[in-house]
Amino acid sequence: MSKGIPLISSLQRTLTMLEAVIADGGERSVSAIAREAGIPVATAHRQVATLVAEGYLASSGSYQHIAGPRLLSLLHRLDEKQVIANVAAPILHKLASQVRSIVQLGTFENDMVTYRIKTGQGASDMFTKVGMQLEAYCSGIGKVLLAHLPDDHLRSYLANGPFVPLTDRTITDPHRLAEELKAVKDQGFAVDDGEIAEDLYCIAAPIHMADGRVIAAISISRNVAAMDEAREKRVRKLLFETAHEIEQRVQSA
Amino acid sequence: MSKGIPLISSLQRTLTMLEAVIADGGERSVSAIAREAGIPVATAHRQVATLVAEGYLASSGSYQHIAGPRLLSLLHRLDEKQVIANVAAPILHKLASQVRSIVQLGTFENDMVTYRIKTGQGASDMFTKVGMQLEAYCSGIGKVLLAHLPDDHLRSYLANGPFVPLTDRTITDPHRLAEELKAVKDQGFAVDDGEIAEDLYCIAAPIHMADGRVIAAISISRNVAAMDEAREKRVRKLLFETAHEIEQRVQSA
DNA sequence: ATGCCTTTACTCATAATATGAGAAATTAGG
DNA sequence: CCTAATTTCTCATATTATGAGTAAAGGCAT
Repeated sequence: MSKGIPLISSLQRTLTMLEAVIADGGERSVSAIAREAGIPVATAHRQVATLVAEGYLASSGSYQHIAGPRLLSLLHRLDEKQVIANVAAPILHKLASQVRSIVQLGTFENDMVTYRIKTGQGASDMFTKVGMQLEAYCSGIGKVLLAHLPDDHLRSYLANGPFVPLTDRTITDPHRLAEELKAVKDQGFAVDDGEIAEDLYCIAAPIHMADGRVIAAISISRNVAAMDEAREKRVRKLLFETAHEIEQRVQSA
Repeated sequence: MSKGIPLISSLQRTLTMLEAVIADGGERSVSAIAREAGIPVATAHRQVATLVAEGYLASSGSYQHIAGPRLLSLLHRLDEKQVIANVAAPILHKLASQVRSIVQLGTFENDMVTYRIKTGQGASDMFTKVGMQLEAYCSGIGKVLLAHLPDDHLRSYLANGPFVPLTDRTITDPHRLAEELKAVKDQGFAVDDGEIAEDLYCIAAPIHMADGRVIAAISISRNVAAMDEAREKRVRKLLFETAHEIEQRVQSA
């Protein structure tokens, strides 16, 4: 990122107008929009006409314009988890550069973890990829998500194994796993000390929704060797702060 | 619509790109987007840069782009119910002038009815106001919305009372209310004959979503005195036609 | 660490394309 | 029916986006 790409001013104006129409969920005449956005009427008209033609706006009769079908379908495609990921992305980016580590965000689907964000230096070195689904029992994010599962769901998860060892530290005994998850829930974070890969140390924390559900978690990964106690404490603090920041921004959305 | 306004081609391309990024909730590199949308890379880059600068897109690390905060807040403001209200507004306006009555639209939140539209002559005389939340069991709109609630939700609603009488016609017995709601669901509309206010007669009909849910209802209100059988029949017909019109326009969204 | 390949950033000449002022046509509302 | 407001149209202008090509940066594999 050196100097910056020249931006497209017409597009900026278009977006301003779009927002003006949507603002307070209300309806607006084109001329009113033009006035608000400080744009000549004629121009505003072409912009709106284009947006209408593309289905992003719709005329609701009598000089009024509202959000169009295309915009709505966009809304439906962005499900809750995606929203979290989107909100979290820039924040995690920042965190990654602060801690000079790999930062990830994952969600829980079909008893597996879906990695939705991976950022930070060396992000390509790790075997996980965005969009990848991985077993939950052996990663920090996975353990956090499991720990916050509804009781009956967790029970059936634990009963259904098997828990294949990926390293000799992987927890494969359902009972020990249950204890571990209980601890994770109590202390509010999870540690994966070489359970998924020999030299990988990782701390994970939950993202709490406003209603208490935990459907996403974030983590910071490091080499086992590069992690001492002081560093871990610092990293954990940052992780929590980041989680809170994400929670607040998700809730204010 | 005479000949048509000249559309802005660059904007059309931008929107195509926007959709390409959002498509399948996935992340895409700019060059990939450019390829998909058939746009030169350089141009695509400026477009994306602009969208990122405006917060409509965000980079999620390592050549990936996803929906940005601005887009999310935009979409969030467009919740489903608001959209229905927006679509319905002009249609209800028309209806109100046809029947010379008060026409309202309400949605269901927290076991209460939120009035989102009120239009027609004498609209300011009635005690309901836009944005107001009112008990559901005693109004036409409320009964329609209750009638279409999922079974378990309705059960808990009925169990949780109390149902305070506002007039001597208000239904306060959970069993009678349950029967009434069943009838409402069967016949496809609800009548409030002085249950919320002595002299107020009101007919309400549901707005069906494409997937069968009913999260909004509309109503026509009159003085009890001004309502005879012939008039009611005519009003009911108009109400249904209006509901259908709204449904179609919402679903085309 | 090294090199290869993809992706992104920059430069610049070109003209395509959006622009905006104002007049004409349309529609709403009293 | 008339007035006031909004929308549509025309057209000359140059602003503004464009895109090819090149340079830089970043990922990825060996």
